[in-house]
Amino acid sequence: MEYNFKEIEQKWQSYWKNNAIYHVEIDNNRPKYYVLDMFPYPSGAGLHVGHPLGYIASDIFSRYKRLQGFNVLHPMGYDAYGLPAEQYAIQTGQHPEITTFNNINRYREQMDKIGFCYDWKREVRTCDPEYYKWTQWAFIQMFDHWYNKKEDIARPISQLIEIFNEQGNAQVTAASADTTIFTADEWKNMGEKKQRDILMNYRIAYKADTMVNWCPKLGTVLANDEVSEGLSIRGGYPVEQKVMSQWCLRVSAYAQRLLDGLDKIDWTESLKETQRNWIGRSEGAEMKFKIANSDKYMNVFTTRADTTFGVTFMVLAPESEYVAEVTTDEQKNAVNEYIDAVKRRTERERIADKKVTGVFSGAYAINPFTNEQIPIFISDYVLAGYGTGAIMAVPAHDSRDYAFAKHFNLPIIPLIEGCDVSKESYDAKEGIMMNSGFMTGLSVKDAITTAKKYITEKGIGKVKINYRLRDAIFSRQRYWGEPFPIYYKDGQPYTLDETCLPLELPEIDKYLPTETGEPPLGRAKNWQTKDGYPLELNTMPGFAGSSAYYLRYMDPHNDKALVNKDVNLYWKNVDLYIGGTEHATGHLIYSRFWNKFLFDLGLICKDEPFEKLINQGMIQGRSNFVYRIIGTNKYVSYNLKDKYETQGIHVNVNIVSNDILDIEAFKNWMPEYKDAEFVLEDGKYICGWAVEKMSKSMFNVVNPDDIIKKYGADTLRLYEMFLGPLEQSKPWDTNGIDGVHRFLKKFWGLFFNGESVAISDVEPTAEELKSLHKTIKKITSDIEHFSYNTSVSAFMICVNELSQMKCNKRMILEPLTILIAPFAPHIAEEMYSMLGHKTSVCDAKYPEYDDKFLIESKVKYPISFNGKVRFTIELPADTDKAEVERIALSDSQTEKYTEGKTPKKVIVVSGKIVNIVL
RNA sequence: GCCUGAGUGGUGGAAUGGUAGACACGAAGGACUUAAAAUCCUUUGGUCAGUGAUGGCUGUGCGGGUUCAAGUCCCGCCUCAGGUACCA
Repeated sequence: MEYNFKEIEQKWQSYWKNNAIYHVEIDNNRPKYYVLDMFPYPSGAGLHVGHPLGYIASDIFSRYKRLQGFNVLHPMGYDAYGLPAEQYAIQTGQHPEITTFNNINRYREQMDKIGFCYDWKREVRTCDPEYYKWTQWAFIQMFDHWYNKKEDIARPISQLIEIFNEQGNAQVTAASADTTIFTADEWKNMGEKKQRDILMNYRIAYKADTMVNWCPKLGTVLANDEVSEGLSIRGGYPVEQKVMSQWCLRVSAYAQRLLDGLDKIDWTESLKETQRNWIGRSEGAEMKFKIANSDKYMNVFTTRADTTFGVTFMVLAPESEYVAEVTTDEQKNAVNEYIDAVKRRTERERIADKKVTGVFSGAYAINPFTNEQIPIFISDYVLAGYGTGAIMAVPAHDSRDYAFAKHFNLPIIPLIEGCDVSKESYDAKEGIMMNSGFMTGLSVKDAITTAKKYITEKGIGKVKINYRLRDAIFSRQRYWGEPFPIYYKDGQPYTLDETCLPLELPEIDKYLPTETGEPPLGRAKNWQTKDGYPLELNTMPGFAGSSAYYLRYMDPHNDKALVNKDVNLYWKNVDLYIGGTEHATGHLIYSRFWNKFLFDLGLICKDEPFEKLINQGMIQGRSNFVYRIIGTNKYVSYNLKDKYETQGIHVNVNIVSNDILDIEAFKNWMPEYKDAEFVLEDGKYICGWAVEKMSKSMFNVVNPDDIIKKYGADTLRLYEMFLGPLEQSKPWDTNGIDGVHRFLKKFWGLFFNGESVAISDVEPTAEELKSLHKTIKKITSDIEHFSYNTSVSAFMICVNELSQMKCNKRMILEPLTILIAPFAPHIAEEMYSMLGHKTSVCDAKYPEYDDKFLIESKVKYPISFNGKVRFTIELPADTDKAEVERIALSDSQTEKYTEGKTPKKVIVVSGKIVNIVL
C-alpha cells in the first residue's frame, strides 16, 4: 500500500480541528507544562523554510510532554504591529490592518499545513483592541508607580506623595532623574503643575527630554536595540542623536535584578553573557572635581580611582551640561564651533572616524589628590549618556585618553612600575603602583580599594555602581501601534481612566506626519477625551505588545484582568521558550523587565518569565549558480567553467535538483534565458553553490508549501530536524530530503503485506525487543536534550533493523508509533488507527524502556597496543577483568604485536576496551 | 578590540576520555523491469601493498602538553560565524 501522505495529512488535520484535540484547559489533576514560540511578525513574504525550525522543535517537545501526562499549554499568536505594513500603507493607501490580516491568514494557512499542536482558541494579536487594552493598562500602572531602591520594588505613586507630604524627598531612595531636595512644606506649597513635574522624575513610565535615536527617514525615534552602528535595524537608514521629549520606561531601575535573575534561569551561557554585557554593570566611584577659581564642582565616574594621581586633564561630552558652566568667554566661539561640527556628524560617522578631535574649554579643574590645576577639554569621545558625561583622563593607562593627550600634547604620568608608555598606554589592571602618593607600592587591586576608602572618608566622592543599560524610549511617531492612554491638560500628561480602555486606534486619511510635523495621529478627527482634552499623538513601539504576551495566552479572553491570578498560579511561567537569538537585547530584556514590574505589583507569581530558553539556529540559504561565458548567452557546467571566462549568476534553486539544472525550466524561467545554450558534462548541467542568507534576491528561498506538496508535512518536519543540531546555524539543502521520505515509506511498509494491513499479535523476539527498547531509550534522552537530529537517525536505524527482521508485530510497532508521534504526527495517527485505536495518538501513553531487553550476553573487546586497536575478541559479558586480561594476553594474535616484549601494563576497562602497554 | 560559538569525508552531520566518520545525501557497480519510476543488494576518508581475503601507514583547522588512551581535557595560535563597541 502506497504511503499517501496527502490524504493522510488532510484527514488528520481536519480530525484534530473537528475534535478540538489541541484545546487546553486548566486541569488540577495534571502538572502543567508551558511551551512557547516567539510569535512572528506576519510579513508579506510568508513563511520560508527557516521559520518553522523552532516551531517544529517546540511542537515535538509539546507533544512529548503531553504523552508523558503533562497538561501542555502551547499557544501561538502574532506580533502584528510593525513598520513594514505601515510603509506599505504609505505607498498604497491600504490600511495596515488589511495588509496585516491578509498576512496573518497566509501565515495561518502555512502553519496549519505543517500540523502544529497549537491551541488556536488562545491566539493573540497585538493589534487587537481586546489585547492592547492590557498593553495600555500596563502602561498606566507604570505611570502610577515609582521604584523604591531601598526595598528594591515598584511602589504606587500615591505612597510617594504621602512621603513627600510628610517629610519631603530627602530620605527617598528612588530610581529617578536627579531632583533637588525639598521639604514637606516646600512640596505642599509648590502647586499641582510643579508637583506633577517632580513626580514625573520618579514614574516608571515617564516623559522626559532625552537624547534619542532619531531616524529622519522613518520619521520616528528608535530604542537602542533597534539601532546598530548608527543605522536602523529595520530599513538600514541613518540615525542621529537629538534631544526630544519622549515617553520612556525606567528599565534601568531593574538593572541589578535583571542581572541577578540571569543566574536563576536555564538559558545558554552565550545569551546570558550578551545580556550581562548589555546591562553593563561596572563598579567604581563618583568623584567631585572642583573647578578652579569657582565654587562649582564636576562629578565624574571612574572605575580606576587608583589612577587619580595620573589625571592630567578632564574631558566633557559635547552635550554635557557642564560645558556651558565652565567654558570661558575667550573660548566660547571655539567651543560652539566644535559642538556644531559634532552635531552635524551622524553617530555612524563619529564611530567610523577614529580621529581625535576636541577643544579646550578655557577652564581648569583641581585634581583632588594632587591639588594641581588640570585643563578641561570637550571631546566627542566622551558619551553624554554614560556615567556623568564627564571623565577624568588618565592618559598613561587608558588608550583613548592616551591618544587625546598625544594629540594635544598633554602630560602623561605613568603610575605602574615598569610600564612603558612612550608608544601606547598600559591599560591592564595589574602591577605595582608608583608616582601615587599614599598608594605607591600597592598592587592595583589593593590601590583601587584604598582609593575608594580615601575618597569616601575625605568626602571627595562616593562608591558607585554604574550600568550601561539605558531606559527604553517608548514613543514612536508612527501610526501602526498602540495609542497611549494619555491626554494633556495644561500641557501636563494625565492617564485615562481604566474604564476608558481600550483606547482604540483612530482612522486617518493618510499614514504620514501632519503638515505641521506632528505624528500621523495628529490627522485623526476628534482625537480627544469626552471633555475635550487632546490625546497623546505618539504610539507605542514594537516591543510594547510583545512584552507580556506569554501571560495573556494563559487567559486570553479575560476582560477583567491581563491574567486572572488563579490562572496564573496554575500556568505560572514559560517552561520552555524557543526563538531566535536576535532578540537577546531587545524583547528578552523588555519582557523580563515588564514581568518583574507586574511581579512587584503582586499580579503574577513568578519574577522571571522564561525558565528555559533555546535559540534555534538560523537556516541559511543555499544558492545555486550557472556560469555564463562572458558576452554570450552560453552557460558552462560547473567543472568546465575554468576553461572559459565566465561569470556566476544566481539561479532559482527550485529548478535545480541535487545541483543538476533543469534546463527546460531554466529556459522558461526568464525571457533572457529562452535561447540559452549549454556546455554540459556527462549530458548534465552541474550548478555551483554557496551558502548565503535566504533571500529573494539570491533566488534561494524555499517555501515550506512546496516541500509539503512534494513530500508531505511529516517529511518536512523530520527533515528540518535531521538537518543538524537545533541551535546551530545551517544551510537549507533539499538534497537530503529523499532519505527522510524513504524512511517514512519504509516505516509505513512495515504495516502492510502487499495492499492489505498485516499486523501480527505474535510475541516479539529478543532481537526485536532490543531494537525497540534501545530506540525508546535513545529517543527519550535525545528529546530531553533537544538533540532531534540524532533522534531521526535512531528511528532510521530501528526501522532498518525491523525491516531486516520483517517485523510486523503489534507489540513492537505500537510503541514505536507512539514514539514517533511527536515528530511525525500525521502518519503516527494513521498507523495508530490501523493498530485498532479509536482515539488520538496524542493521548496515548508514552512508552518506557526496560533495561532487561538491552543486556548483552557478549561483549566485543577491542584489543589495543599502545592505544592502537589491532583486533577484537568477543567474550561473555560477565567475564571479570583478570580473566579478560588473561585471555587477551594469551590470544594467538597478541604475539604478533608484542614482538616478544613483556607488556609493562595492561589496562582493562570492563565492557569497553583492553589496552596493552609495551 | 572585547564577548560567545564553531572548525571532522564530495555534502549534512555522529561519537559519557575508550574501535573516528553512526545515520542520511551524493557517487559507482549490480538485481528486478521491454523501459522508466519505485524498491532491494554491494562499495564508498586518504594512501600504499596484495589477483584476493586482507594488511600497513595516515587522518577530526595549526603547534605543543596531560593520559595507558585525546575529535573530546589543558596551554598557545589560525580561520569562520554571531553579538557588541570610544562605557571611563
